[in-house]
Amino acid sequence: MDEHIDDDTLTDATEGAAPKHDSRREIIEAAAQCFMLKGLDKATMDDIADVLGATKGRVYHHFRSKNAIYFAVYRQAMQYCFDAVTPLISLDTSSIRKLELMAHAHARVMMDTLPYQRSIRLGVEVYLRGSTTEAERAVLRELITLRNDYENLYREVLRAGVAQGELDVPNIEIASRALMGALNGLVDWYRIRPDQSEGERDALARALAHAVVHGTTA
Amino acid sequence: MDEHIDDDTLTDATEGAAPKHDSRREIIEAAAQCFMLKGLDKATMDDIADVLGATKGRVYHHFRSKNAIYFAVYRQAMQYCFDAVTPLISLDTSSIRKLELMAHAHARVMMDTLPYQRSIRLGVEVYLRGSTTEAERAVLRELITLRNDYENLYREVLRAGVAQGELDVPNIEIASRALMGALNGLVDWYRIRPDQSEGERDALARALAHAVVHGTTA
DNA sequence: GGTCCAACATTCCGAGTAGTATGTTACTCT
DNA sequence: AGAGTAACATACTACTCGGAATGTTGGACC
Repeated sequence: MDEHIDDDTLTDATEGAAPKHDSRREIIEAAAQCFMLKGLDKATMDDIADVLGATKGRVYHHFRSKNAIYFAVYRQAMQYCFDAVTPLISLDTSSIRKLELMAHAHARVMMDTLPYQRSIRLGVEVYLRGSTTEAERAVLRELITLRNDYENLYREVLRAGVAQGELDVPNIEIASRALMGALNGLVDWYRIRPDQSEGERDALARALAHAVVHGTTA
Repeated sequence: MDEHIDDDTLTDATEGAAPKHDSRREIIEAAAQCFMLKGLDKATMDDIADVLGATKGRVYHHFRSKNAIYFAVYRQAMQYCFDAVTPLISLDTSSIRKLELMAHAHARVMMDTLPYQRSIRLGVEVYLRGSTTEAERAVLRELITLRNDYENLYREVLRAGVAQGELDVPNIEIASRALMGALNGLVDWYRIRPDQSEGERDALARALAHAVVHGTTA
């Protein structure tokens, strides 16, 4: 009764040299699509398998539960965010500029990895209530921590900006919440249009970044 | 096969003189609680009935489906928003001040009617996919229109502010999206604490309003 | 005081679905 | 070439939950 948490989702096995099989990655991608289109509950395991042209057997071979897949999607979504923003924090520019770049990058990630970001939207704390195992809740706590670490990147920049007199933020906590809310809200109204060019998406990200950083006052 | 859409949710019957029975209202309130706590799908009709200390029989006597309840919750949530913000648009002050007041009022509504606002968060377009009837989709479209009308209140103020030179908003559409996102995001991180006073909540709303209107720049 | 009906409660059912148990195949390793 | 195993497919089960059908009751109204 040791429970033995070997969570594949966490370790991700030996991702050292060979790319091996990206079957897991494909499943995660398909799941993100389904979650976005039908919601976490309405999306069935068969739906995910159908997208892959496979059956549940394949899915359950790589993930032991639907929740595990959701966790993997969540983790991947956060990874995308970190990959895009982390490199910017060490940049040697003003805090304002850095904040703009981070907001812009985040907005781009929201658009570029829309299925993932939409899947993890809400759901986190609402999804899974009591009826889950302790092991699952532990993973959830870790994911929330992950998200918190990410948001802290913005808080740090805000703090630095205030210290340097570049930014005027009466309440860093509130400001960061507002910032993330405005940026993450993108997934609620942004729709992928095949006819939109790379430049248009970038312009959109730039406009949103400007809005969240500079507000509306003249 | 006339389908005959007499949707009680829309007409709300004869709400003229007598307050009549507020059984419907109680059900909506209970449903909002359940939706907030367990999510739209995981919350069962029995859950809603349990909150009321009743059975499904009562619920199905007033609403013909779970979707109908969700629609009612959605409508009520929007009504709360309109009631709080509409009176402000006719105020005779600067656009900046008006925008601050509207943002503040909206933030207050998010906190004061949290179960409703959390319930309608997301879900709108994700919830119900194809598997619904045409009548239901018609209601959904109307609700989305309702939300659009509400957001237009903010767009109008932004437009007026720009025209008067008070505000600097390069892209009204984007700015309004950012604004609503930041304000609505409140329901994702705000938690009701019994020990917090009225003044604290108001201060929080004020801080958030300031953040979304003025941004972070000095 | 009987009728009628709103406002519930009780009971039941069938569809849909997460998860399991068990085949099947193809590939590797020796 | 045979054994072992990863990577699936197939078939099945147990269970939940929305919704319908039906039963019950208390009060209004004549």
